[in-house]
Amino acid sequence: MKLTSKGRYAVMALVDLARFDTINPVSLRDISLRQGISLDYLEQIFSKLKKNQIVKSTRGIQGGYILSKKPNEIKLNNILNAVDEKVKTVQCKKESKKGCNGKATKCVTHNLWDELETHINTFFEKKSLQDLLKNNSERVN
Amino acid sequence: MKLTSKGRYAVMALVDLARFDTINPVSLRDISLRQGISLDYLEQIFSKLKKNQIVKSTRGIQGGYILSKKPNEIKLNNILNAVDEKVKTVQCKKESKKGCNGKATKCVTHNLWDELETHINTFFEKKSLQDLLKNNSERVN
DNA sequence: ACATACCTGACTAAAATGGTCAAGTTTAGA
DNA sequence: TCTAAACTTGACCATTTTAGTCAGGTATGT
Repeated sequence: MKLTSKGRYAVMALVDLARFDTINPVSLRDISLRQGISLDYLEQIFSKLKKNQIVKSTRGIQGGYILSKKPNEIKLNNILNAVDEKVKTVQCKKESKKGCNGKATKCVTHNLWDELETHINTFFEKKSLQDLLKNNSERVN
Repeated sequence: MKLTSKGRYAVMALVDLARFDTINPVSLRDISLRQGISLDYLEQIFSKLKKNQIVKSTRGIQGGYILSKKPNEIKLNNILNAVDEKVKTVQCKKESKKGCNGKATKCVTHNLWDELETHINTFFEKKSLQDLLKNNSERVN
């Protein structure tokens, strides 16, 4: 299972977007400066976010990105999946028809990781961008 | 955050141990054969489990490992911590006195990862070796 | 004494991570 | 129409982590 910087950056960038895209599209350059994330890396991330219809882009001067849905409709789950940060635990090698590791039965931890995945996914399905926005504005900067 | 094979192997090995250590210590060789895990790798894992007082060892012929507590007293949490599979998400770089990434405030995702950690830890704190044993014996092999 | 089993540390191939770099294409506005 | 801002794409790469292997030990029951 993995949850790394890419996922964190994606979330940070989208929260930034949600705060600033109300009038004009927001350029990655601005996000890069505000959030301290490499522009080149942001481009990779936004390419994936776009493919997954989380953001829309406008080219040219004054171009940039906007959210394609309302903040409360974008769940963290969607974001993390989009950037390939699927919550997936180590799979048992070659789960053949019946069991794991070539055994006849599933290994004892098999169901455990399944449960964990569900547990974590539930967490992320409940959280939306909107939730993070609230959280952020409550804090007095 | 990471949750990889090492943690899975540790859990598998300890479940195996719990099932077979009732009379004699169990040798890593046996576990290796039954669970299909490299002996050398198991030795590394058990070294850590021992340091964390999860298992006890006996040397020499007929030696091996036994659990140092009852299965229901060993939480998965303990196991995963022992083998350095702490549930930890990516830290914000150099969280200085006040905020993340040199900013004055915490980044918007900061609390989020904290919450997630708690969420996952809670899951593992509730599960004991005993729970997995039950699960396993229910299944007809 | 000797085989078994634990113990320790160094080493490594492969994969993942967190980017950088280069070379575009598109479009608004002067 | 020219040009610069901004998106787009894909190759590349250094570092770290992972999942082990290997080579030696040391302790102990029989």
